[in-house]
This record gives sequence, C-alpha cells and structure tokens, in this order.
Amino acid sequence: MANLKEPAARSYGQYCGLARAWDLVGDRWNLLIVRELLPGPLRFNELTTSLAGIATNLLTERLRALEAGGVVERRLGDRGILYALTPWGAELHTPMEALGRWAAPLLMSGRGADSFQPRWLVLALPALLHDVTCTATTEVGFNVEGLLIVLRIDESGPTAAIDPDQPPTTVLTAGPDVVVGLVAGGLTVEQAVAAGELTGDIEALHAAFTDERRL
Amino acid sequence: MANLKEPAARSYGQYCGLARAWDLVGDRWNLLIVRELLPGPLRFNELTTSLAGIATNLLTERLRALEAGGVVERRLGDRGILYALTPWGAELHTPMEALGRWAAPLLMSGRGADSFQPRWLVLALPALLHDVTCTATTEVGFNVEGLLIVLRIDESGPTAAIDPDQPPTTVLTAGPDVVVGLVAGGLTVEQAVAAGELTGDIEALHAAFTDERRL
DNA sequence: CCGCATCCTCATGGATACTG
DNA sequence: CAGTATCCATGAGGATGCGG
Repeated sequence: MANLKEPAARSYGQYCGLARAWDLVGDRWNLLIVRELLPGPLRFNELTTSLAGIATNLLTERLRALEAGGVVERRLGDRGILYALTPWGAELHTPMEALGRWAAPLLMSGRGADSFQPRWLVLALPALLHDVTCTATTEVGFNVEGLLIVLRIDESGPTAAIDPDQPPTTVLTAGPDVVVGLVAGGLTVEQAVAAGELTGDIEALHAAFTDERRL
Repeated sequence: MANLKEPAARSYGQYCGLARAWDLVGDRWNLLIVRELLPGPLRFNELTTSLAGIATNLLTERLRALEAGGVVERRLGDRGILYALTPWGAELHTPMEALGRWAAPLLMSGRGADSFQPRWLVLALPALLHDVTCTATTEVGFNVEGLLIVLRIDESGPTAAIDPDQPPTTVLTAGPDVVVGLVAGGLTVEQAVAAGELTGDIEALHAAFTDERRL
C-alpha cells in the first residue's frame, strides 16, 4: 500500500544559498549520511551500522529526500541496492572538509565514549592536514582497526582513500586516538611510539613530512 | 521562577570532527544565526526580524547554546545587549562560504516568494565569485534595498562588507535577483541594464572584472 | 539476512501571549 | 527591548512486522 508520508519540506523560505542548502542537507543525519558515502557507495544496512543510532525509517526518509534533491542516487549493484553520491553531491566534500577543519579543537578532548569508524578518517585526515607542506609527493598508510586508510600529499594538498589497489610502502598501525592526535598536532610521533600505540615504519613517517606539524 | 529547560544536548556520539561540529552548530537555525552575525554584531530584535519566522524562545535557546559552545558571545553595547561571534565562531566563515558556493545552482530558480536581506550578500557575493580573477584590486558597491554592500576583489580573492567608512567610487543600484543573477553568471550586464533593473556606473563595472564571468 | 513500512512514545520546534 | 511561559504540531527514536 502506497502510504508515502510527505516530508512536509519545512523551508526557511530565504533567498540565500546557505539557507537553501540547509533546506536540502540541513536536517538531522543528512550530512553524516553524505560523509559515509564520500569514500564510496554503501548499502542500506552498512549505513545503519556505521551511523549507529539512526532509526531505519529516518534513514529511508533521508535517503529519499537526498535523492529527490539530487545529492544521492540509488544504484543496482551485484548484491542489492547501493547508495552513492551524485557528482554534485560529491562536491559537498569541499565545505565538509572545511567544517571538519574548523572543528579540530573539538577533537582535542579525545574519543571518550564516542563511536568511531575508520572510514571517517578519509574526511578528517585531509581536513586536519590542510596546511601541511610536503617536499615530494608522499603516501602513508594507516592501519586502523584493520582498515587501511591511505593518506597522500602532493602539491595540490592532502587527500585520503580507503583500500586502494596500490598499497603504499609505509604502513603504520594505530588506534583512532593516536592517528587523530598525530595528525591534529596534539601528539608527537615519539610519544605515540613510547606508548606502544604506534607501530610500523616510523623512520619513513618522519621522512615523509616536514617538521612543521611534528608528524 | 527559574524554569530553565535543560536542552538535553542530544549528541551523535561520534569521534568525528564533522559530527562534533554538528552537535554544536547543526541544530535548526544555528547556522543562519551565525550568518547574520558574520558581517557584525546584532541585537536580539534585529535577529528576530532578519530571520523572520524564528520563535523568540528558540532564538534565546540557540544563542545560549552557541554561547556555551564558544561560538557566540554577548557584549554590553551602548544601548543594550549585542550578540557577536567569537574569533573561533567567525572562522565558520570559510566552511559557510564553501557551502554557499556549493548551493549556487539552488539560487538559479530565482527569488520566488522567499524573504531576503541585503546583509546575506556579504556571504553570497564572495562565495559565488570565488573563481573570478582580477587584474587589479577592484571595489564595487551594490546599493540593494538602501543598504550599501561593497565587494572587493584583490589577489587573495573576493570579500564583501557592509557600509564601510570609505565608500567606493563605483556604486550600482539593483534588486537582489539582479545582483545574484549577475554574480552567479545567469545574467549579463546588458540584460540587467535593458530591463532597467541595474543603474549606476556601468562602464566602471565592465572595466572592473574580466570577461570570464560576463560581469 | 536486506530493505524497508507501521506504530507508538517522547523530545523538539513553532506560534502566540505575556512580563520586567 | 529582551526575553519567558505556555500550548500545540511535528519530528526523532525505538520496537516490530513483513515481503523478497
């Protein structure tokens, strides 16, 4: 039975780009859904587990709204439905990275009891390292909770990706607190190594970056 | 009687910069309040009228939350209380401008029945003109609904301000639709002039910008 | 299992009236 | 002017059901 509830579309009614963007992606969970899809398409259930706490009906409604707004698209994958960003939706990467950078001070208090997904580092690493300069193109892998996140810095700045075809030679293993601490500048490599929470090719890590950020 | 409702602080509970930023500024109206304060401090009533539609209790609650989060601060001005952004709050300018730029396609449908405040152009103009190059430092004033918005483009990019001490020599008069149309590239200067909706020193306007954006 | 749809409860948002 | 207090509508969160 088709009893689709109209989402009411409560709009700010303002002739302003920010307000109109907000009408589209400002509802609760929306930006976090986009964040999940930034590294690549996901299935419905992968979204529910990664977002831990969202009600399934809400996720359905939000995905529909984002699809109607041209931010998200459904694809029929091999084993079911895949949700992916449209090209325009993927361009949200820029403002979201800027917002992640603004929020750096909020990460200094540490993880606490919060949930964490290695996937989120794909947005966070480039955001936090935005001002890092690099003498040559550099790739460093972070093995976080079994998932390989590869950070790449070249002249156009830092980017990150999940499980690329070509793994980098330098791979470090560490938990989220250590990775964020290192990247946000609140922790030195020496401190992390001394605590036994950072393992891997430390020399290569030192060589990879300038001393500016102590990484 | 002190019957202050505890805002409950419903958090996403995620160790992620974006999520924590959202816990702080993601509630309804929050980012629009910040947008209002970007060009300069305002009083409570100025916020209620400019945001047209926000309930006074909500505005109170949001201002308190933003103050507690270190984004907004209260100042005691000459004639009452002024709300202003903290230095960190003002840094939201960068992600908000990026979001405004992302939302450019949403402005192409025109104003419609939406409300409008010239103040909003302080964010919108630099956002939409982000990729405009300029041979020399240029200042152009837009007189919109009686308020003078001054756009300045130099080698570090475009910025805008309200009613500066030193008004520019080139001042144009136009409504919001025309200004946005010109700046977003959906309208040529000739079209705007032909419609009688753009008046002022058009020659200077032509000379001020490159032909790239037809402005 | 996966991808939803329905139902229920309670927190949040919105409009209006009122006050120091 | 700068908020409070109050009431009602809406939206979020959680549990459950159900066809494929």
